Amino acid sequence: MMRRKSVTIRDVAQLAQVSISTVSQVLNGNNQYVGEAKRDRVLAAVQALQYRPNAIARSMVKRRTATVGIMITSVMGNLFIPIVECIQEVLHPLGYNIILASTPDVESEIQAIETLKAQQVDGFIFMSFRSSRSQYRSDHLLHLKEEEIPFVVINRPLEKDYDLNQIQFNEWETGYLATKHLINLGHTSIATIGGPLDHVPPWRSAMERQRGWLEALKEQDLEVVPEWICDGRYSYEGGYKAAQQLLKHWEKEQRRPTAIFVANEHMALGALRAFYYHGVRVPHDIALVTVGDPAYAAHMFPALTTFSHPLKEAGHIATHILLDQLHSSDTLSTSIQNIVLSYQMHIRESCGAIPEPIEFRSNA
Amino acid sequence: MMRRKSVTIRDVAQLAQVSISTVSQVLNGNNQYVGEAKRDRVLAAVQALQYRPNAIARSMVKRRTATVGIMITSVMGNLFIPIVECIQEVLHPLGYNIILASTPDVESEIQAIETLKAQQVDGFIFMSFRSSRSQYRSDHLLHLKEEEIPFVVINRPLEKDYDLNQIQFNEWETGYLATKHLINLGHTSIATIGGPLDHVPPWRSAMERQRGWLEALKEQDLEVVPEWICDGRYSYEGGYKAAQQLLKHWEKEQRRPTAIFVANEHMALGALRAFYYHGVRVPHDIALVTVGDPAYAAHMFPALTTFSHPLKEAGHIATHILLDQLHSSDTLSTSIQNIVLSYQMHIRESCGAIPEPIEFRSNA
DNA sequence: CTGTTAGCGCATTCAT
DNA sequence: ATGAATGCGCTAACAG
Repeated sequence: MMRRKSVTIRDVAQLAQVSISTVSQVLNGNNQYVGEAKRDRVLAAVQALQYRPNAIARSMVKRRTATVGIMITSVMGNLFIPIVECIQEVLHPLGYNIILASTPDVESEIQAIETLKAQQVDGFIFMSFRSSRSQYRSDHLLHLKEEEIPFVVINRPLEKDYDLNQIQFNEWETGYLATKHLINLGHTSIATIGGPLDHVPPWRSAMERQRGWLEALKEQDLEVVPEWICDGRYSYEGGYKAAQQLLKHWEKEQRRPTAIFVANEHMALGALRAFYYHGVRVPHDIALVTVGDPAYAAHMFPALTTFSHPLKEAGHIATHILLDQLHSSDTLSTSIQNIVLSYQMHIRESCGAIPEPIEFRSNA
Repeated sequence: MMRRKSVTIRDVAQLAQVSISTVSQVLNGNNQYVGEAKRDRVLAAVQALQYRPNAIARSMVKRRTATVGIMITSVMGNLFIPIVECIQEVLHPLGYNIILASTPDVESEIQAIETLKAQQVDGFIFMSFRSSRSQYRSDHLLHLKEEEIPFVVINRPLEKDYDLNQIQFNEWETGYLATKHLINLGHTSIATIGGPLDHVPPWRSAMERQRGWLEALKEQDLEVVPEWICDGRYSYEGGYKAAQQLLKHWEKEQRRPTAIFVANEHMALGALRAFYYHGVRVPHDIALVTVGDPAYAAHMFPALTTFSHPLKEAGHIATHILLDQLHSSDTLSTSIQNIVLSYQMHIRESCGAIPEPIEFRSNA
């Protein structure tokens, strides 16, 4: 693969009639010891030759690449996009680059880490989300820590409470606040469709969101009806089936829930479909709050009342934690951070707080 | 930033009691000239020291980095994710890495190109989608071509018909086939909500999709009612307003469309809301087909009949075109490819072809 | 078959 | 203030 012979620092030096070290000085801002005249000559030569220093060569001698590796899994769905954009937003002005690695399983993650270490990346941000049994191990992360390679982990279930820089979302709180919101709207019979509680390894968000729901109910001495706790497997189909079961149950009994907390947006879509085809209107017959706030949540009818992930915050904070480590002379001196971020509520139609359909201003 | 002193090829050589070049030979598969015994010693030493060759150093001498830069804009929405995953799928087994750059505007794109060129990336894939007036220039792409740096462009509107490797989607065809599908279902009065036709620079997909709609109608000598051509600005709000106008119009006149082609999914959501609140049922009162197939399209009610972007194909083809260039000794010898891919239809409820609500198998 | 050597492009002493 | 020399870790050409 012939590539244009790139212009090097030597070419610049020659054209400017100075030595290469002078050119280097000028380019790296160590202007202090370089005379006006020569500096101008250098700058002119750089301009004339369209010279761009070879980052590879620079990296080799400086022993840093100013790039960070970002590891993601497709399981993260579209959640990672805003995070990556935030990371880029912070890192780019500082001259850092981003290498993205999509790592569907732990093996490929380990692989990717090795590759990026060989590429001499300065640090990592992990947004790789593992759920399957065999892929739960995280010792390679511990290994990274031993090697004193800076990294931050976002929303990742870990085997134990490793002492790592990590950012989590407050799953308990979102369940609690969502339910609380329904209670404040006057509901006393509140069901839930949750994620898989029997998952191995334990699916933290599923458990915590449900626990939040439960505690909100108990706090108000509201009845907890076992049949109103459904497992929707975190999936669209699961949510549909769970809602069907709920409907079947309340056809037999007289009493029925007037509100429901659905632990993610996929299940919410499934539940909505089940309700719709059974003639159960949302929010009129049953109010609904869910977690996860894709763009379409606001565009459906009813528009979904949701809790959105604090993605931007996560991105910013992760990046800054990483930068702290990158800039400190030794990794160990910077203290380990374990940050928990709150979800943000978006009140829309499905919870019944906004009774009238939202019209656009131009039609109001 | 003190980093663990990495183990070098020299350490391996010393431990294995051979010269560094022997180690290099072994590691690069040029085993042919190395004796069994020494090779084993080398391998053992590599293992013992957990040696990983420094990719940076290797890149410097080989003058290739085995990484490609991928440029995206957030405007691409979530479309780019499957594409990137496909690219990774192809490239990773070949030892290539991916550097991702999110470039919101042309300036940052040019900037990113410079940076990645300095990083010595071997090639580029552009999925950066420009629409605003000032950001339409593409001479920096021509510049890349002059420099003989391999790159491929996916779904990008260009000023002129530059002779570049590019992959496009068949916008005309999707409009034509969508309308044809409605015609085949017996509809003769078909409206459309399109994207902005007055956009500067011209928004190709908006124009082409509408042209496809028009040609399908004309082909069957169906009436083209001016009031049934609405501009939905490609947005949710725009789709909502466009549908409202349509509704207003047919309240005055007797005749009304029985089907509608909506040029993207955002407008489709807006239109659905408008229809819903006016008591117009989809597909019973009006059949709807749209372009763009996010996961929720299949989960709504009615589930949307859509045309999905051939994202995986685009990713694979782009990557292979790039690889061809990367592997050929000179870029010029490989012929320029201009590929147009078809959208794929997904027949669901909104077009009325599936009259009954889709139930899940377990309930059938 | 194996070891020695010369760079890759740059930053950085260390002399001058 | 400036330039010559050294080396980052590795590959490849060449000499043995």
